[in-house]
Amino acid sequence: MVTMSDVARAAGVSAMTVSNVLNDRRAVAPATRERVLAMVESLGYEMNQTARNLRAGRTGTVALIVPSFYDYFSELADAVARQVEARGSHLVLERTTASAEQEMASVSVARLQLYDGVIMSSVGLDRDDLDRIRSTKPIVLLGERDVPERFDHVRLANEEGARLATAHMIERGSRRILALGATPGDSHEMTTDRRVGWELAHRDAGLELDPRFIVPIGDYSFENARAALLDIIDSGLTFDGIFAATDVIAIAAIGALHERGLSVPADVQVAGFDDLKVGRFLPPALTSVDPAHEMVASEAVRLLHRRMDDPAAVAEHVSVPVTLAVRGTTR
Amino acid sequence: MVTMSDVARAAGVSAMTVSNVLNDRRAVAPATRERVLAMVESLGYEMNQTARNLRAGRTGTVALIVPSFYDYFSELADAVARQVEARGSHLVLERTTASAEQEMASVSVARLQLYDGVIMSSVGLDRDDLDRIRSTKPIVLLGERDVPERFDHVRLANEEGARLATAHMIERGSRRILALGATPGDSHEMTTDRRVGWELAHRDAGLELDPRFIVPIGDYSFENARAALLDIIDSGLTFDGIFAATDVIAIAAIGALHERGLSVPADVQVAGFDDLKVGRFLPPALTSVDPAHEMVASEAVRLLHRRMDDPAAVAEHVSVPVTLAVRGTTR
DNA sequence: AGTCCCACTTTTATCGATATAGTTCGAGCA
DNA sequence: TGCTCGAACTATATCGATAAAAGTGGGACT
Repeated sequence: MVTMSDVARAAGVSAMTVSNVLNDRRAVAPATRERVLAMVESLGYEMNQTARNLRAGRTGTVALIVPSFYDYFSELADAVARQVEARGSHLVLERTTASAEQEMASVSVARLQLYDGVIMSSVGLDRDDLDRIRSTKPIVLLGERDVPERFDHVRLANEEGARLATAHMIERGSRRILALGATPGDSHEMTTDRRVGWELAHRDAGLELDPRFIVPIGDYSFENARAALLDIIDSGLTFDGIFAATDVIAIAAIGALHERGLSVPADVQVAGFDDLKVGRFLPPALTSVDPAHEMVASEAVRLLHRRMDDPAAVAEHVSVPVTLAVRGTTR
Repeated sequence: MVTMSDVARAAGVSAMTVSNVLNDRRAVAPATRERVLAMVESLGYEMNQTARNLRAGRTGTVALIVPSFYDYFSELADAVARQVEARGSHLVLERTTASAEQEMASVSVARLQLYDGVIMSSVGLDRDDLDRIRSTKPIVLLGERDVPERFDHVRLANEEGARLATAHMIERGSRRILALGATPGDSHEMTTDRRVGWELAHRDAGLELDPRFIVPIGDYSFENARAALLDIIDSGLTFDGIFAATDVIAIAAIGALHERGLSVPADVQVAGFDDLKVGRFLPPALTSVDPAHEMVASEAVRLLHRRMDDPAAVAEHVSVPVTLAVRGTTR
């Protein structure tokens, strides 16, 4: 491994001069500069970023930690990357491993030290996991969880989004609307918040709530969503609308409806949540709640920088408004 | 910022002892260990990973560098993450920024020094970009580009995949098959390799080739694919099959066909490439070439470790076989 | 000639953790 | 008593780059 000192020796100067050349600092005589650059080239020198980061006390890198690389998260990551780069840092994406929770809390939290700051999706972590995070690193949490007060936090207006989507289907004539992928109970998860919005829309319209219409789905996967809806259909429960907790669930649901000969939106209206790119190109295009990636990203990055500047700042909790994108799966 | 020396001082031991405690090394008296751990806790000490990495000469991290976080790449990243973790390292995902090519080659290559190894998708980089990479870091290139000999390289059997998909549609009765998203000419890109497979299938079947059936698409986006196909339809060119260079293009194409009242697969059969998860849940499910993520990932990681063990090893170029997943968009 | 200044360059110390080579001390044994 | 041995712990040097401070030598100015 060639070091800066090797280059310096070869060029007959000090390491500091090499450093100055490579960083365009101070005045270096043109002849010296060229000699150094020639040696850099011929020795194939590459600067050790780790050493530089140690000395500088920062890495210029922000990490976004997500439960998976798919769907909602890939679209969000794209927006976050743009925001982070706009502030002159780099973004790297990490996936929370499926490993044991203890490992997550120890190994993973140690790794946070590699970054200037961390934006972490709280989906998939329970409150204990979050409480266990004892880091002085600037951390911003994303997601719908009820998170410890001490963290900066950006969440979506999940209730409102779900209410908008459900109210829209009610207005367009649906009376028996499934909450597919929602969860009963009163924890503060994404899927319960969205269920509450579904309930609100019903109350506002003076409609009855039927608990059988709340259909939880284990892991939000296409597979499970499809299976769950097929079960519902085959059970004989009738419905004329589906509010899906995510677009993945909505897409799987549309597939399942087709398998059973039901048409969208004539027999059943469908609205999703996440406004995935792919949804806009399906026939018919998917009505969905736009989760305002750009604003989530910019708020997250703003909070992160605020905390990087002032580690003692009082934690801020932001809720980002959402809108409904009406398309072809609703009438 | 609390350092190891601070902890050592507080516990009345040397920094080395703290290090030994935290790493479970050598013998440390139980009483001492507890005293140290107590101080770690009460001072809120967190180890500086950068310093540790500098000293250790490695980071335990592998980077996967991709042009975007979407679709094919997110599914691939998932497979690569599993393989990397199976070997005891961590994976981080980076996106090649849309910044000027010069910046890409300088800034980005400097960042490679942060990792023990790098797996980089060559899509979006031209041969000059690749030639400019002068790094002694272990690098494995992914993708269909004709890459410089000196790099380890994993690619897909693009021709064969395209041939399989096209031959399948010919066998099922299509005679006028668009190559949507393919490119004419003879460069070695993903989209030209796939076009060659499309041609091969025609030759094998003794069918004519019509250059008007090759429809390039600028950026492989849903938007452009949809627009391109609508143009074709409206131009009056008739066809009864579409081989799409990617599933994104295939999905956009199906949408465009519906917009024009054409049905799939009755009027037009469609086959894609990438076997995206979402394609399996569309009605009808998308016939697509399975790009063997698991094998691409395991080969890439194998080559990477081989090079990490022996930096002087002769570069290896691997082509991973693909299979066709036949579903509902073909007859 | 003497002094000062300035462009250019080097020396030294440092970031924080850790490998290596000690040092200390007491138990065990002849 | 004297010696060995090993467990427990420490001092020092080092990873590679860089900030800060200190030099060097020549030209300009009086």
